[in-house]
Amino acid sequence: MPSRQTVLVVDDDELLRTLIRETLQENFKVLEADDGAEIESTLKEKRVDLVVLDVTLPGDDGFSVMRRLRKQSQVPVIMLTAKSEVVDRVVGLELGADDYICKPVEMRELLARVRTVLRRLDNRRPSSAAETARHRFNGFTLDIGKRQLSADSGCEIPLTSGEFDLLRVLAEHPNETMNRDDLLEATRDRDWNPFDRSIDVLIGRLRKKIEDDPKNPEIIKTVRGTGYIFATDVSSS
Amino acid sequence: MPSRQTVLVVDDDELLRTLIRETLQENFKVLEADDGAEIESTLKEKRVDLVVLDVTLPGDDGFSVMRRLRKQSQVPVIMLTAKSEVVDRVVGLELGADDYICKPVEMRELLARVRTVLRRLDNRRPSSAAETARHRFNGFTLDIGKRQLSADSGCEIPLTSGEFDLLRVLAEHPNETMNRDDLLEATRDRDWNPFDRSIDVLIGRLRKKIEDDPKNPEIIKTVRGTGYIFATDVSSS
DNA sequence: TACGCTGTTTACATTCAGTTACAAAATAAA
DNA sequence: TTTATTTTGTAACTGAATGTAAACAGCGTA
Repeated sequence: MPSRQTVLVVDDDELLRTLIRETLQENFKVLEADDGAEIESTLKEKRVDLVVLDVTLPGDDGFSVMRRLRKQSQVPVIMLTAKSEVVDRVVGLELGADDYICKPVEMRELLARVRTVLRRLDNRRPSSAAETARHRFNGFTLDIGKRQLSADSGCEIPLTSGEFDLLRVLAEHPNETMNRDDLLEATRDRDWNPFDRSIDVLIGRLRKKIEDDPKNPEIIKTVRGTGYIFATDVSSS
Repeated sequence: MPSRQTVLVVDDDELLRTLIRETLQENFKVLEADDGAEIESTLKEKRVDLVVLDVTLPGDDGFSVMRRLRKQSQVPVIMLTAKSEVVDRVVGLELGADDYICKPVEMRELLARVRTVLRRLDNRRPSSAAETARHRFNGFTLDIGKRQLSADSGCEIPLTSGEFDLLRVLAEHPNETMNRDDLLEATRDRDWNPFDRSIDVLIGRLRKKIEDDPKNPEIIKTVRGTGYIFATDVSSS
């Protein structure tokens, strides 16, 4: 069986959140957030297949949360709305919501809709040669699909194509010494010879971008006589 | 002359409906319905080439009618909407409407649009392929059937034929590195050789149209030595 | 301390992608 | 048809990413 799909529930009402979690967790992995701010960080850290978003959030309302969300991700969203007003529905759909449910929420209905939306999306993706993994380490997230590295602060660290490929191999083999041969093989698909220094130079360039003090690297350490090691824990999703 | 095409007018406002009928019946066969419920039965009984749908229906609104309609049929729809809001337009188009007109309706305009939509569809029919997919990403919607790209703001971004084909291939393979060979194969149906720069130029042209900062692309990224990658999430329908 | 070994850094060369301008081809208009 | 307009391909140039070579630094050992 493939690992379960993950649903992120965003609601400030803890009672409702709990209710939803209990409904969904039989079939899905459930994550929770109690405001909009938490969403973005969660999306960066974990693989999320669906978001259930209450638009009646305190502070900035659900619609603006929705809008920000859509800028960074196309993750499907089901909105919970208090009013059954057409307006809300229209705005919601305009912003890219996939479905909406009016309060009071019938748990059975919620479950049904979650399933429907996810099923609809499954059908659309038969061609999954796509990479979706994400690796987190030392305050960074490396997104394989988007080929981008971002700091937890949210800002993106531009990587060249070669830097990305190298960092990817390292992050996929944490705490494991990699020799130059392996690294070159994995990134450039060619063999290494003792005069080839390109890996070393690339390592240097990477360190400049991700190490606090590139001269005393904490993340990419040298294994003298052998190669390099990604000396940090990585959580992949 | 072939038998005339049939237009179904759905509106609860009898006066407006009559006006529309009189405008259209010179050129088309006109059927009428005064609420959403009647639509489905009519569609089952008669051949309908086009539906003119007023979204300001009583009871359940035009959008939900639209949605139900799309579940059972791909018949083209022109929506009549009270507000000229972008919101409505976007939702309408998202739900699969082919065009929309704001009230008050100019009969001459209505006739023109009916003709346009029907002509557009006629042209498409002989080419058989009923492509109706739509891909959403980063605030854009790429409509495969209409071969057009629009921003969420509602405005359309004109694409040349080659640009569209390329963007389509990319959007159909998000988060997957595509080499020039594949891209050229898919867009121009010919093989690539190392001196062929046409894909690169085309990529540049596309970036200018869809990237915020074409020099630091976020959507179409370069994979040096290999090709390009559509580095963003796509939701397809 | 001097020497050898290995990794780091810098500078520079090379390769590859981005850009532009223009030619060729295709399409639309007259 | 001819003519205009748009789209596409090509070649030349620019700049960025990468490879290469050489100087340099750290470390262990004789």
